[in-house]
Amino acid sequence: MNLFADIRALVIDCLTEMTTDGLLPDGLSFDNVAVEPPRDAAHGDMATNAAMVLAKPAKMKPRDIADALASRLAADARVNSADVAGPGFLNMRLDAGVWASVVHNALTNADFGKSDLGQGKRMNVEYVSANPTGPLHVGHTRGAVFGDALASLLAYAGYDVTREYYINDGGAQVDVLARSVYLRYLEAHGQEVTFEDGTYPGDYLIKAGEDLKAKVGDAYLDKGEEVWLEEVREFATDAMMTMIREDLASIGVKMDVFYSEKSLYGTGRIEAAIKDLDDKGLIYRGTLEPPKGKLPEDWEAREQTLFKSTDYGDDVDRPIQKSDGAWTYFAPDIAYHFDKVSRDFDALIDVFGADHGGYVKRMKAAVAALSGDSVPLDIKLTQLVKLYKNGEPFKMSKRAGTFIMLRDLVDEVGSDVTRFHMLTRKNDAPLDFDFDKVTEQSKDNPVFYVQYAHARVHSVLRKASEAGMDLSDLAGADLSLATHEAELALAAKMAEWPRLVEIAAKGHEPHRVAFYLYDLASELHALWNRGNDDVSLRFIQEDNVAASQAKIALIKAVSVVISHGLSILGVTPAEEMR
RNA sequence: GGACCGUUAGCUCAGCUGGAUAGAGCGCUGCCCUCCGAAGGCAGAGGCCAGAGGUUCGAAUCCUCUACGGUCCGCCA
Repeated sequence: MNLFADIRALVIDCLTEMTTDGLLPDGLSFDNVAVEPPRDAAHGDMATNAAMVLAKPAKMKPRDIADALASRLAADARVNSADVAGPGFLNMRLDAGVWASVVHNALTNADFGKSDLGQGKRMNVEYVSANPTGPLHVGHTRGAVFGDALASLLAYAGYDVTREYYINDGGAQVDVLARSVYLRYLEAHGQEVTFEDGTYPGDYLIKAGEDLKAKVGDAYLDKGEEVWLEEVREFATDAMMTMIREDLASIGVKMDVFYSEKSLYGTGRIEAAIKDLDDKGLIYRGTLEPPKGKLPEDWEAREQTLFKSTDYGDDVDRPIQKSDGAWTYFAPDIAYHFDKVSRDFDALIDVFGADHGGYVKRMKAAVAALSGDSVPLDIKLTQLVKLYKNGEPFKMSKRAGTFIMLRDLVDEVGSDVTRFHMLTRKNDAPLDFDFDKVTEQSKDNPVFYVQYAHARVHSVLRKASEAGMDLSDLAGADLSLATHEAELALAAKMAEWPRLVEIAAKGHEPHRVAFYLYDLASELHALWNRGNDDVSLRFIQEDNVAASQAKIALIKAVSVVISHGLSILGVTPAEEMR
């Protein structure tokens, strides 16, 4: 149930009626007619722009349309009044019974807020996809949290979502990993080793070296790469992926599919994808122009196999083979996306870090070409996370190994705080993460503020039960006993939930959920605080069970919405604060 | 040289895809504690939405240019 959709349907019905009655010309499109909450609540409960949108195509004055529409809207039982305002806005006030039905719905219908927007379409969300060369760090964490919340949001909005992780286990970086683990393996055998440039010096590989020793003993000692490289590579990537899975699990991320890049090699799948493009006339041998501006010192023109991505909006064509004939990283990426397309997904989403911004156009070009423009690909970039401690920037150095890992975040502030905070910013804006502020228990901290709202409701429920109040049938409460404007304002904010889900899902913007929850929590706290001054607004009315039930039904419904929202974000709805 | 992202209150940021007088928190100013929790509450001040053009009934939102900041730019993934 989406109240805004219901009222919009009413508006459309009235407009259709007006057309039949000859008040509007035939053939008008009502697509742009919107029903929204007014910017200023004083204007009413709902507003429609119908008159203004239709004025031009109908060649009529907005006010004339608005007046005729207003009287028809007001005839509906749900609409108490409809007034024309400003340039032609139509403001409606809704009957208290409408809000009561929203509350009732939230309490009885477990799917309140869920949407059929997605219509069961199959959506693939690829996120994290960090190289299997070490544990996840802060940047990955943001991508993981964002992708996961987006996937949950889309599922809530009616899509059939697959969460997917692409393991980059086919490139040179896993050779580097293997050599680094080999060094740790030698170390485990008591040898002195040095980590040159081009190896990974991180401590996290020590255990992998020891485990390798436990597995193969001294079999690889004093042997050349040709003996051990392939097996160590396999061993090491497995170890890293196990670590990464644990990292992901610690912030509640669980993938449906782990897709191996390596599985594309030697199976003809890359070749098949390239052939598909070739058949479309998009592959050719050629030489790229040198990049403008500062030239790399060793730049020289070379003939390569190129993908004509400029046909699909890219700036230059992209190489898919190196000059020695080996595939570039782009080739398996094409094959991977070809695979996604051929798995019959209706739409794809990739979540990348900001440093991959340069690959957006070519990836979109590839998918457009491979799918014949039938499968949309949206690429969401997550910007950098800036860490602070005590208000001071937290310096990270890759060389010194002082990288902040996902595990550090979870150990320090917990999964809930990490997740919520990372979703309080748009994905494409940089994010500040202050270790001290995010754990602060005050209203300045949105994480706490929202959880506190949920906990407060449960605190009331506990108190009411302790007082011997019967709460077994809140859905049956007489909500006409809770119609103070402050109570209706809370119900109205809650009624926005289903609409917000659709807006957020359409835009692939889970942060909207976080901001909405903050607003909703804010309304709840405001109502609570008014109870301090106005005893009649307190939720528990000692001498009036029916009124108490109505008020508690209202806030219980709010807590249900909060818990739905939090679960989309992957945050636990706390029932009490410590 | 180019691509992408950003620029909104002193600070940190929202702004529902083109709608009404641009919002929230912090900070600032002034009031308010014998309270279902003051780990606060209420109110107020504070804006040329980076700048300039354009599109139209109407622009923070769309287009063009400029400025500043970030990310990136063949044979690394």
